[in-house]
Parts: sequence; C-alpha cells; structure tokens
Amino acid sequence: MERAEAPPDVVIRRLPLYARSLRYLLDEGVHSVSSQELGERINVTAAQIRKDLSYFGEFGKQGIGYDVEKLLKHIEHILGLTHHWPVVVVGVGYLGQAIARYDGFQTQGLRIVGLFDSDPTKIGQLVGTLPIMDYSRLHGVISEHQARLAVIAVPATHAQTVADMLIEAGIRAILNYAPIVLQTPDDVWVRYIDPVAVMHSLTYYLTREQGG
Amino acid sequence: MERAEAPPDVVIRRLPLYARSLRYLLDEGVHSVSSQELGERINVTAAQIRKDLSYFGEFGKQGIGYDVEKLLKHIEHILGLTHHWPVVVVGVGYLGQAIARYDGFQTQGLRIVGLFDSDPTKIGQLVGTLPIMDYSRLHGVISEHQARLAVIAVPATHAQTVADMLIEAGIRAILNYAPIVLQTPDDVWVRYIDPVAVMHSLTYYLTREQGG
DNA sequence: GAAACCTTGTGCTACACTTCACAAAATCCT
DNA sequence: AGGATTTTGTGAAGTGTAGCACAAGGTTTC
Repeated sequence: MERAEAPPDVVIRRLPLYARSLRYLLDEGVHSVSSQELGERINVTAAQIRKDLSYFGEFGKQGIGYDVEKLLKHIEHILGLTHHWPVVVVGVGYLGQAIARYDGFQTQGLRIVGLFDSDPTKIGQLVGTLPIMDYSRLHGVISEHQARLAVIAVPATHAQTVADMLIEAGIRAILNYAPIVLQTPDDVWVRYIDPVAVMHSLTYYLTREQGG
Repeated sequence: MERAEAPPDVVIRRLPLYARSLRYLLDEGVHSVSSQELGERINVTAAQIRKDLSYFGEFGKQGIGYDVEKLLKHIEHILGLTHHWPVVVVGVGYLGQAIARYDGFQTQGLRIVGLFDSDPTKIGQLVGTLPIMDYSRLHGVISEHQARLAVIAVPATHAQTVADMLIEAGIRAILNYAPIVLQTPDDVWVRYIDPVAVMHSLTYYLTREQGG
C-alpha cells in the first residue's frame, strides 16, 4: 500500500466521479462491479481506478470486483461526505439562483446556509426558503454555521473583494464562477468553473477539424 | 520551434486564460507585459507561459516582453476566435437560463442561436430575445446555423439522449453540465462542468485540515 | 558606444501521472 | 476436487508535463 504518500490532486478529483457512478449503479440495483465495468461507464481505464483506490486501502475482492454499496461508503468517507457541509453562496443573479435551487447541491452533502448579494433591492427576497442577505451578515452566518465552503457567483469586478471578505470570515475553500483568477493565501483552496474558457478550448479543436 | 508536435490539451486549456488576462490588461491600458507579470496575475509560472506560447510561434521581444494587443490577437486567432461561433443550448431550467442570459457568452465569440427544452409549457417563451423551441426543431436550427457547439443543461437522466440527438444533428463539441459521463464517438469533444464533484474534492481537503 | 540590465525561447532535467503486466486470491464449472 | 477463469493490488516501465537555467538578442543609461 502507498499510504505513506499523499494522493495526488488528480486522484482526489476523480473520487467524486467514482462515487457518483456507484450511486447510479446502486439505483440500478447492481450490487457488484469490476474496475473494468466501472471504468467503461466513466471513460477511465480499469488500472487507473484500481491504482487510485489503492491510495486509500484495499476495497475489492480478487475474482469478483467491488461491492458497490461498500465502496461507495468508503469513498464518501474518504471525501468527508459523512455529514452535511454548510455552504454560503455570494452573488444571487441568474447563476447564483440556479446554484441555490439546484437539487444536486442539497442532496449530495452540501447545505446552503446563506445567500448574499450586494444589490439592496434583492435583500430579503426568498430563493426557495432562504432569504438573500446583505454582506454585513456574511461574517455572522459563516461563523454561526462554521461554514468553510463558499461559492462565488458575482461579476469578475467584485470577485476578489468578495473572496477577501469570505476568507476573513473563515472560509477555507472557494468555488469561483467569476472569470478571474483569485489571489488567496496558501491555506485556502480555490477551484474555478469557467464555461467560456472551456468553450474557447473547444473552438480551438473545431477550427482545426474544418481545415482551418 | 516545436510546431512539429501538436500542443498538449493542457496547453490549449490555458490559452483562454491567457487571452482573458490580456483583455483585462488591455482594458487597464497596459500595452506591454512580461511572462513574469502575466504569470503572477493568473498563478502560472513565467516559464510555463513562454513554453506554452512557443508551441505556436514567437510572439515576444527579448528584453521587453509581449505587446498585449498583438499577443491577444495571436491567441484569439489560434483559438479560432476571429468569428462568432453559433451555439445551441439544450435545457432551459434555471441553469440554462443563466447560461442564455450570461453576457460573457455573447461577448466572447459565442452566439447562442437556439434554446431547446422538452417541457411543452416552456415552448415559445422568450429568454431575452430567443424563443424556447421544441426538440423537433433541433436538427433544423443546427444545420441552418451550421452550429458545431452545444451546451447540455438537462437532468442527468436525459443527457445521453440529448447528446445523441445533438451529434446526429451535426454537433461536434459539447459542454455538459449534467452529472453524467457521456458516451460519444471519438470525433466529438466533450467537456464537463460539475460543481458538485468540485465541491466534493474540496471537502476532502477540508476534512483533513481539521485533523480528521 | 559600451556596459549593465532585462526578458525571451528552448534544450535538458526532474517530477508526476498513467499504463502495463503479473502474482495472488477468489469463484466457477464439470 | 482441481483446472479454468476472473479480477484485484502493485511494482516497474512508459509517457507526459513543468521548471530550470542559460545563450541570444534587445533596451536603457551615462
């Protein structure tokens, strides 16, 4: 076993995909799965799945494969999904609303505990059951719920300021939808979702396919 | 120069970030930038930027750096952003609407030419200036506009069916927001945006920070 | 105009990740 | 019961990516 070395980040990013696929299998009533079968569903090689899992232990049976439910439980435990994580969302435009209303967030171990916006006309409005709040309440809500996770869905011009506030208030990991790279301390995790950048990487390949 | 080898995909994915940063610099009135300065803005090493660009040519001046406007033009040309790309969006829930209304899409070389949904009660409704259409019109709109790019924002249960229809209709690159891995032919590009998976990779690290 | 300075482009090295391939262990089949 | 079959976990090999470090070429300064 390789427990001595910390698993690389690429491995950590794949674990949620494994977990999701296992959930689908469970819903389908499948009880056992091989790395081969699992891999075909998510376009990952069997060897990679086995190697990834080997960072955390031995979960399979030779000749058989993996017990779907058990492996799922293991991965969820590894990811810390044994309890719900409080999350605050800053920026309640169309995107922020889509996030706040998305079921997948609420049902997969993430509980949105606060919605914030700088627009005074929005304050107090309800999105589902949650009211939109003023930035002045950020610190209070974050410490009350001990939230460490935040989503930024404000315009690029405000994202850095918002990030600074969040970190000041105790946030330690940020999912940033704003099209800008945030400057943050080393002990804060930041991930980006940037659909336009993704689309632009696709236009690169499409350009070449057509003989451009 | 290394033009003989095709640039790796990681490099292609970074190009849009360089482009965006250069646009911001241009807005700020900066005319010249070194790989060092550019790198600090987007948390990439100077060497990596230079190496990435070297796949496509020599755009800088020794002792000086890069002309912001020229380099931006070059990168946009490489990415194929010299014209607007028609895009269809399938699934007009909260997320699809957020995408359709997002300015960044329309202003950065992407033009949404069709919105589609399976819900009969939505058909005909306008999102901005675009009407929501029935799937029966997918093929027509895609060939009329020669669209090759699509965004999938439907529930996971329908995503594969939608992908099949899109590919059948001529789509060659898909940005998929549905939490499922799509099975597609080798000549179709698929990229994923999966906020829940990203959040789950973050909970992994947060779990460990607290001495878990 | 020459010395000091700056920054690119790139060969080379180092590191990281993926895949291969096989012993070990479990089941299936007759 | 034992041989055939399946599939895991993992060292070792292979591949791909990032960073170093420096020659080359340009600018600034006096």
